[in-house]
Amino acid sequence: MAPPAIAAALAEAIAAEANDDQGSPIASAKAAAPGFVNLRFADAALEAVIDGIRLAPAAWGRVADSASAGRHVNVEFVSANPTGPLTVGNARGAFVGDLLARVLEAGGQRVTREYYFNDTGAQVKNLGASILAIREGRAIPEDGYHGEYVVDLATELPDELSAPRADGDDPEGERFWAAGRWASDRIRRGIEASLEALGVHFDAWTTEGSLVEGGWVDQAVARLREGDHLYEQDGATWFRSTTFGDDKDRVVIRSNGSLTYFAFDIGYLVEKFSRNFDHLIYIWGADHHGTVARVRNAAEAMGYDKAAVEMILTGWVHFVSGGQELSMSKRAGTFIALDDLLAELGADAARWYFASRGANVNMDVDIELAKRQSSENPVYYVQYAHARIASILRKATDAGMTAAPSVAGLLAGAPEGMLARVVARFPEVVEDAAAAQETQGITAYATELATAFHAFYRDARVIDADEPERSAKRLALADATRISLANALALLGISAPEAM
RNA sequence: GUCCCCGUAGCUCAGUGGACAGAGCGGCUGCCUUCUAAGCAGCGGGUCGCAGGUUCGAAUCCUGCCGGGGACGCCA
Repeated sequence: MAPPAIAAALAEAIAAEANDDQGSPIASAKAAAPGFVNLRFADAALEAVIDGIRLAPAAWGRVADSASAGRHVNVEFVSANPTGPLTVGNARGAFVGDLLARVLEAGGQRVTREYYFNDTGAQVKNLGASILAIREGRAIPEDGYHGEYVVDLATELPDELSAPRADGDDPEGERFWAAGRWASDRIRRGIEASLEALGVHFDAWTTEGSLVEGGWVDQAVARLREGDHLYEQDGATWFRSTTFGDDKDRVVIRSNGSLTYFAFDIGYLVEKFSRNFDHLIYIWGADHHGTVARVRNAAEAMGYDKAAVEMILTGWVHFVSGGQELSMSKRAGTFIALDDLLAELGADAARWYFASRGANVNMDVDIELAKRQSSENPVYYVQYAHARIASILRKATDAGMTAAPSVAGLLAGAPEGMLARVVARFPEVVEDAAAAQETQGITAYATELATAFHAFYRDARVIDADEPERSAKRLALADATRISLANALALLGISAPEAM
């Protein structure tokens, strides 16, 4: 049967059933070329949805019965090394991770937001060496840290950490390590403060040091050895990643006995699973794609469900200023601090910017243009619609009017019916977003809802003393719209102002 | 050389099997004596990188090519 014929048959059957059932939510079903069936909801069904929003505002837009509902997910993101403040380059990871966590929660999942601090890496020692060099008036090593913040750290370094050892000896750069640990601890507190300012809260902070001290790396290595997934070659210990489809095998323990970054990855894997997560998500930069396979392979080799280990790679953000490419090197000190940009842009505008774009696409951001255009950000369009409704509701209250408990009979009119149909779609939008683990649908919907309200505002007067009954119902519809806008913005971590 | 991501309006990006491909910004034209003009209405703007293929139907799936970015270490 050709699509138009199938559509016609379906439409006929649905229409017949709707006619038989008095309480059917479907008012009509019509076939349309080249094979669509257009359903029209009954006004009564739509009215019930709108009334329900105001009865349980907090629940509106939360989906509890999706396929993944109830899952406990660990989302690890940012995890920038504590060797300098967060840069604008870290902004994407921070927002993408936080937005993902929010959308998963809206879909009924439990989320732990986690940050991994590499506090024992060579870069910490390197940072310490740079600080001591400045303190002692020596030149900073070429591959050391050159940013202004390093000078500040050198100034603030406690005397006992800068003093040479009495015996003049410094086994394995112990002084560098001590200064580096002090500095990274201080930087870490700054990073935590920056993230709080973005509205990004973490539930767990894990350090590289704790993975060794807790025996997690040893445990991971033991598990791989038991499964015969390790072998010795050239004095190093290798993981047979190729068994699971990788390009090459990977070193776990170097010939000098030290652990590779990969060793910490697999130790962390065991540690995370020991906390009974159903699913692990890593937000990594696109440059880490090469490490995806080995970590997932190791999970499989250790007996975990490979599908439970998921990496989301964020695309590159290419920053330019006045046509000039900006490099973001912490070591060279040529970065733009995240705090500085946010102070000018505002967290709401920045959040919207990243929420409305896919995580994996590359983007060009002109810093000067972004600053100049921040007031043109679409986020204000949506916030304005919310503030406008809030203003109307205040004005109604002042005039002694209250919203009706039900919008019954109101939605047959064009301005009301068109707005209500957009409002009613919100849960479906959230469900799609949670399933796709993306937020672009939310921003697109919020914009559409704001547009629908502005059209309603133009065509229908809400506060009208001459028609108190219809006015009360329009207030109810406006309030339901306000709740939808507020919940959509909250889902994105964006404020919903009462006035603008 | 191998692998991954991207290529859609002047710009920044949505849309990943269905109806004439959308939004914001920018450009042009109108609209404030009535609930917020951070708004509304309208105009202009497209070989969906290119070429094949699959399908009743492709921006969307497959193959090849072109262009941009990234990864291929006993670095992190």
